[in-house]
Amino acid sequence: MIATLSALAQESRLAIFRLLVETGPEGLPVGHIAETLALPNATLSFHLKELANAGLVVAAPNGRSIIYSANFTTMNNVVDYLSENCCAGASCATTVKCKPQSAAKAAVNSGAARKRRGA
Amino acid sequence: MIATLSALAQESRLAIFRLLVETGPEGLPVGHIAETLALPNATLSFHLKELANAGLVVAAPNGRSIIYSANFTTMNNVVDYLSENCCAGASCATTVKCKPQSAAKAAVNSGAARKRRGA
DNA sequence: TCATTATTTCCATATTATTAGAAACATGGA
DNA sequence: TCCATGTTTCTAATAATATGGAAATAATGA
Repeated sequence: MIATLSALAQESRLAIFRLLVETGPEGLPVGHIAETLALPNATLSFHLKELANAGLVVAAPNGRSIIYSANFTTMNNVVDYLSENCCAGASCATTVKCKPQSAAKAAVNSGAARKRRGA
Repeated sequence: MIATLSALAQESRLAIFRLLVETGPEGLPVGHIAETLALPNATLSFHLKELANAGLVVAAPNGRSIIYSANFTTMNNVVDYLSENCCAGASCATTVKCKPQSAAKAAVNSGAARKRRGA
């Protein structure tokens, strides 16, 4: 749990992870992430490894590219864990679970969610 | 948000915070935390300052003691933020919010919550 | 095989975090 | 005022993390 929280508690990594969440299950190649976030290759590679070690992202080789995508299961576990610690047992988030389905991308691109994204 | 996640992403601090969540709104004096978690004073003081800077705990002087308690509002914000990032907008935790009421302590000391506490 | 593209590893460096003993500080009571 | 108690600040050592240029590796297509 510490490892997962640590992985998220870093500006570049949180940005990477959020980009992958917005992108959805289809994921993005490393080069695309590097371009979008303006990160040097070596730096991005370092952070992707950290995220992968924490189980927050998954790598899938595809031709000469490597596609990274968010692992929603791990993220669910984090939210569950924090909810239980936050609420002292009366979970904050018991009902609706994260779904890596196609709905994800549409949801993030509309409505109240975007307003809070910079928080 | 990074600051809050960082504060939680450290073994001693997560232990301190969880102890305070279990304790509930009445909080604990520093000495009691030090004894319970077997932390040297200077180390504990350092971590409490980190948690306070992140808004996760609140200090209340009381005689020669200082009582620290968990700030449930900040924790709610963390869970909300992660839920939105996790679920790409379709929040994982929209319905039940964390309550710093007396129910907290009872809840954490019974049932399924404890099983998962070590995770 | 060779050139091209995509990514990682190596490396050195800089920055930040963690730890805890000892001294300092503040409070309340005798 | 003086002492005991509770907590923080000072200080310094150690460890962990972040950064990015350059070289190495891997895969594809000509």
